[in-house]
Amino acid sequence: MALNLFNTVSRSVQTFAPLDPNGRNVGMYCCGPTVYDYAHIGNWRTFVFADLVRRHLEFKGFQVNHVMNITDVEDKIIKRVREQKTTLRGFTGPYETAFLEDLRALGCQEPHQKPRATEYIPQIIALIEKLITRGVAYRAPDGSVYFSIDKYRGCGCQYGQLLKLNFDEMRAGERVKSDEYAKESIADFALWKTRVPEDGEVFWPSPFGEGRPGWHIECSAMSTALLGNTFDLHLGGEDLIFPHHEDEIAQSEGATGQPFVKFWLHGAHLLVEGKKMSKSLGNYFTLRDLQAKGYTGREVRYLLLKAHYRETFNFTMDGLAEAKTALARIDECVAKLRELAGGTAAVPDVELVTAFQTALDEDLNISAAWGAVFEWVRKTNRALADNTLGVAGAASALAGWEKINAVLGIGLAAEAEAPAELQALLVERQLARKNKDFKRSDEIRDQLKAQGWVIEDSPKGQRLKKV
RNA sequence: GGCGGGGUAGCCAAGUGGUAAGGCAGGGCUCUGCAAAAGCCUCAUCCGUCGGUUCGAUUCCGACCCUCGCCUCCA
Repeated sequence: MALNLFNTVSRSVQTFAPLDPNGRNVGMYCCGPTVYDYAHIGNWRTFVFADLVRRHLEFKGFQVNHVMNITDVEDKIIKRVREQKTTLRGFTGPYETAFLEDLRALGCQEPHQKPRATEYIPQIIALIEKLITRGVAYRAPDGSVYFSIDKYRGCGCQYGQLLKLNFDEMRAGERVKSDEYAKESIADFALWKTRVPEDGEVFWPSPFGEGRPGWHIECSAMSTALLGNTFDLHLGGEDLIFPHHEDEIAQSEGATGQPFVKFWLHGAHLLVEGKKMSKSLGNYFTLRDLQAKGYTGREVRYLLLKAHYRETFNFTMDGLAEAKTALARIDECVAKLRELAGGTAAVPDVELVTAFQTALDEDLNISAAWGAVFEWVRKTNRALADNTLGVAGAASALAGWEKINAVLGIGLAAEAEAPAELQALLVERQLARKNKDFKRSDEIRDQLKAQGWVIEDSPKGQRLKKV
């Protein structure tokens, strides 16, 4: 079945086909974190989205080479390095580690390659030299190197592939910093920023003097170095469309003369409690904040994966609580299947897998995919209750679930094992009930509840469940 | 001002030129000593408003209202 994806370049849904003539290898680049702080829930939506794209490509049999850059040199980072009187690596290292921990907690597969901007300075310099040679970049009086939109357009290249740009109609000046005086034109952007005293020890020598890379150049340098001049997929948050991705295209195509990226995928932003996230509103959450409130990475992942990636999604604490309940419904069903199937191997039941795949093939229609999952849960529960499934049926259903879970990546909730003393209380309650000592039995029930455990009575016996 | 999204049940959210998936909440039931947990069933005569096209529109077209985002910090 064909995979259709919305390509920002064409503004339409197109059938995805990789550049690889064998139709197997896929190069995928996702703009990664700038490691100056913990990533927030909005950042995570984009990374979870990228993970879904990758997993679904793999599910469809593609061999994906997933590259995610780590931007570890940039204005904010330099400012904090100076303020905290530390070194660049000393500052970025811990945030990078935290980022990777969070990524794992959210069930994201680690990208195959995670290049750091600071480790690609030679490639960045080479790219800038190429742009100067080709006449689309220039050194300004202050020593910095800028990309010239006019020259680029002059050689027949198109600036504004991802969005309609009309520089005359833009509200120039509103957000343009007045200190960017050295550029020839307002739209030009920095490739190399000349060293200034505030940069401290953060600088590299180059043919254009000491300095550091501009904001967009590192992505062009790293993506083409690892995936080639032209590659299949480039993803990121929608805010990166302009100027970041537009500039990446200009730099890359300006240097290589070849098309840069075949498919551009952009994830929409998140609202938190109905508002744009901001620290002053108190709706600015990191994964760690949510974990401190008792939620797990998989619950957050589920919520981030609930809605279609191109729609603005309102992330709320109520929604997170709902996510927990909904996920428990799946877990309950899967746990019952496991119990019935034992270790029996089976061919995956195709019904769920087909419905799921059909949904995701249509520009990652995850809502329809979840619809298929929950219909399957209901159907399975019915069969489980009727005793019509059997061991082979359960094994087959389970195999189907595992297949699609490789794409959803929500795994299974960690089964909490109750401490021995609570287990002992459970046995005591069992005895009390047998003797019709309901007072004692209810006492024990309350006692366990106070400790966060709920007793699940069923015809098969009793079981402790963590609240 | 330019460009681009979106308005579907109490909340969240798919979708289609032929009469509305799914989740949460609510209601009913099963189970139970009573509960809880779990499961099953149920829950939109209707898809922002007004027109138009059509045998038929929530879905296509037009106008309008509301809302959100981007326009060089930003996932």
